[in-house]
Formats: sequence, structure tokens, C-alpha cells
Amino acid sequence: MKKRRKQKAAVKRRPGLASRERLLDAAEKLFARYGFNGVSVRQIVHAAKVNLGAVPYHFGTKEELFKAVIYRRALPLRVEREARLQRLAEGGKKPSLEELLWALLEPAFRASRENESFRRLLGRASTDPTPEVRKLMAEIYSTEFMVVPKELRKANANLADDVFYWRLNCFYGVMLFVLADTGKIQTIAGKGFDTSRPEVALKYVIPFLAAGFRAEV
Amino acid sequence: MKKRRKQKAAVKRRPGLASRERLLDAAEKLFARYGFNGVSVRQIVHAAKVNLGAVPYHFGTKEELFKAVIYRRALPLRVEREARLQRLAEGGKKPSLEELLWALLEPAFRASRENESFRRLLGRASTDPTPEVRKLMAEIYSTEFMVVPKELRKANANLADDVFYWRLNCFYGVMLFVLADTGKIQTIAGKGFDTSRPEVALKYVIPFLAAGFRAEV
DNA sequence: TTGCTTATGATACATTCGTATGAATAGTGT
DNA sequence: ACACTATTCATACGAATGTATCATAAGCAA
Repeated sequence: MKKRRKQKAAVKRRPGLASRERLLDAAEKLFARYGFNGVSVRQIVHAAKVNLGAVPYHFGTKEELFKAVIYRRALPLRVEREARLQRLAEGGKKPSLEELLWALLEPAFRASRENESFRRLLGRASTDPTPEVRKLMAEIYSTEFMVVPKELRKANANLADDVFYWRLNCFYGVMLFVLADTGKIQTIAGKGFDTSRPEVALKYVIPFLAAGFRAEV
Repeated sequence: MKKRRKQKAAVKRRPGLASRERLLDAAEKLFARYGFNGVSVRQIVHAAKVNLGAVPYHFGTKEELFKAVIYRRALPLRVEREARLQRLAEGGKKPSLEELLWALLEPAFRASRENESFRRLLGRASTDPTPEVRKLMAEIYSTEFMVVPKELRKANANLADDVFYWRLNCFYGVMLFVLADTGKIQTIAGKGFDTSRPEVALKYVIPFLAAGFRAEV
């Protein structure tokens, strides 16, 4: 592997920053819609109105561009999530399962207010079968999102291991599918059914999940 | 679009049938693992030990090959599912939610006994963002799998529309994620945690779903 | 201005992609 | 044996892919 260009201070300069940012925005939107393998670098630079050479220059490879798209928002997401958990812990008494779920889910869902694409991208990339994407997402979950299973385990300390992990599996299924927002329910319920608004989604999803975790064994 | 070859009786002959079948098997395995866009036709023919020209000959296009892979098992799946629903209806009294969920889910999960790939393919293709795949899956669900939401609606007649459809959304999230079997839980719970055996999966998943549907509003 | 670093642009490269073609082979009914 | 059809094979085609190259432009420090 040949060394990329020296780019120690690639972020310090201001002028051309617009180009890099537009690239990230366009890539986020397209990756969210069509997946990593479903979009070409040329489609991205065209949508971003940026030259083709900007991708090797700013990111090196398509895969690095994808990583940059994810990390740009994954880090703030973790910070936000942990702030909420912190606030919950400060309350003194043990939070309810519903409160915990809210703290864990709301930041990711709320990402849809400022930027609808990232919410979908997060949901879809988490189940993307492409090896490079899988590797990256495993890395993200083990570094940024590890707090999710850990906190849920604490809140469900009464459950046996096998039961808990299966319910955690179900939890991820619901979370990722609702984040991904594939539109499946619209094709059943009709186009008037809106699944994109985060506070509405949480209102319905959290009771479902809480009841699932509390089910009799 | 140019007309494909005449292939009215493409299935009648026996000899070369092995080639077509091997192609379907290899494609099923690879599509399940890497997604539609993550596999090339050349990888498929290589895995199937078949000549490249066999794909245009037997299927025309890659997309048609994918459709053939899905339909080969989707049709028997529907038949099996409806047989179970029939048996349930013959019982006379109204079946429990758990019994209904069992009838709806078991055939798809059981597909993993004979053929583990199709179960994963079904789960993953249902959330694949590729437009061609989405179109096909929408078609499949509206023709083969429409009975699922219909039966669930009957069993949850007490729920308001919005509540029901959100819970159906959660249901699909769980079902598809567990079918897809992406291995996420193994990375958390350790490699010893087995999610591939259908009867085990159902034992844990059905109580979770039933409790979710029954949750207080 | 001059000098230097960073960014953009047009273009080229080697691969790989899906699909098409037509000759060679194998199987079947007569 | 024959003719005929179904299948397999090697190969070719143009388009699209990710990445690299290098000349030019732009911003800033001196």
C-alpha cells in the first residue's frame, strides 16, 4: 500500500473546506439511499458538484469517505447519549426502563430533525452485508455505542443471560429497522402513515420494547 | 429491450438442469452473504462451476437470476404458511396471539434447517436499499406475504390503527433482523451464543413480540 | 510582490462489470 | 443413423468502476 499524500493539517484551512463538507453531505444522502455498493464515487462528486479528484485528495478511498461520513455524526451522538445517561443517573433513584430506553434512543432518532439521511444511514449501514461496512460498523458499535447493551443489561439484571441477549437482539431489530425507515409499513398502511418524526416514533416504539423486555419467561 | 431467447420449455429438459440449479444455489448463498450489489455474476458462475454464458442463457439478466432465487422458495413458503393458518382456523376457537405468531414465523425460520442461506437472504433482501431489489421485495410481500399483516390485524382488532401499524413495524424489525442473522449479538454476547437454530429463536422471540403487541397504550 | 502550501481541475489507467455472440457439444425422438 | 433442439463454452464488447497523475489556481505569510 502506497502512502497517501501528507495531510497532517488537512482540516486547518478554511477555503476549500466547503468542498470536503459538500462531499460528506452528498455521500451521506446517497449512501443512506442506495447503500455503499449502490453508489459510485462519480455519482457522489456529481451530486456534490465537486471534482472527481477531490475524493482521492480529501479521503483517499471510497471506503475512507464512508468512514468519515459515519464518524462525523457518530461521535457527537455518543456524547449526547452519555450526557442523557449522566442526567438520568443524577436523579438519584433508579430510572425506569422507559426512561432508559428514551435516553438511549432519542439522540439517534433526533438526528432526523437536522438531518434525516444520517438516521437512515445508521439503520441501514448496521445491517449492510458488505464486508468493509460490516467491519466499520462493528468498530463503531464496540467503541461508540457499547454503552447501549451495557445499560440495558443493568436495567434487566433479573433476566438470565440467554433470555437477555435474545431480547437485546429483538431490541436491535426494532431500533435499526425504525431508524432505517425503509417505507415498508407505508406500503401496507398507506402513504399517509408517517414514520419519520422522531418523537412520534419513540412514543410508539418504547412501550413495545419495554413490554418485550418485561415479558414472562 | 430486445427479446430474450425463446425459452418456453426451458424447464422440461433434464440434462442441463443441474447447471441451472447449481447457479441458483450459488447465487442464493452469495446474495445472502454480500447483497445484490456486493456480488458479481462472475463470482456466482465461479462458485457454481458453470460457464459465464449460462446466466444470460438461463435467466437473461442478473436481476432475473435474483428474482428466480427468491421465488424458488417464496412460493412454497407461502403455501406452508397458509397450511398452518388453515390448521389453526380448523381448531374452532380463536387462536392465541402466540399460536398465530408461531404459524406466521415458523415456516420462514424453519427454512434454515434445509437451507440456512435463504433465511438470511430473506431477512437481508427485505431491507436492501437497491431499487431493483426493493421493487421485487415489495412485489413479493404484496403477493406472497400479505397474509402476515392481515392476520396480525385480526388478532389485534382492539388496537387503534396508528398503534397497530407502529407495532407491526416493530414486528417486522424483529422478524427481519433475526432472519438476517447478521451476527451482531455474537459480537456482544460472545461467539458461543447461537442464533441460527430456528426453534430456539422462536422460543425467545415470540414472547417478546406477543408482549409488545399486548403492551398498554 | 514573492514563495509556499493547499485545493481544484481535466484527464488517464487498469480492472471489472453485465451482457451478447456464435461455434461446439450433448441429448432426444425418429 | 439422422435431424433437431437444448445447453455449454470461449470469447468479445462497451460501459462503468475506483484510483492516480500532474498541471493549474487560490489562499496566506513574509
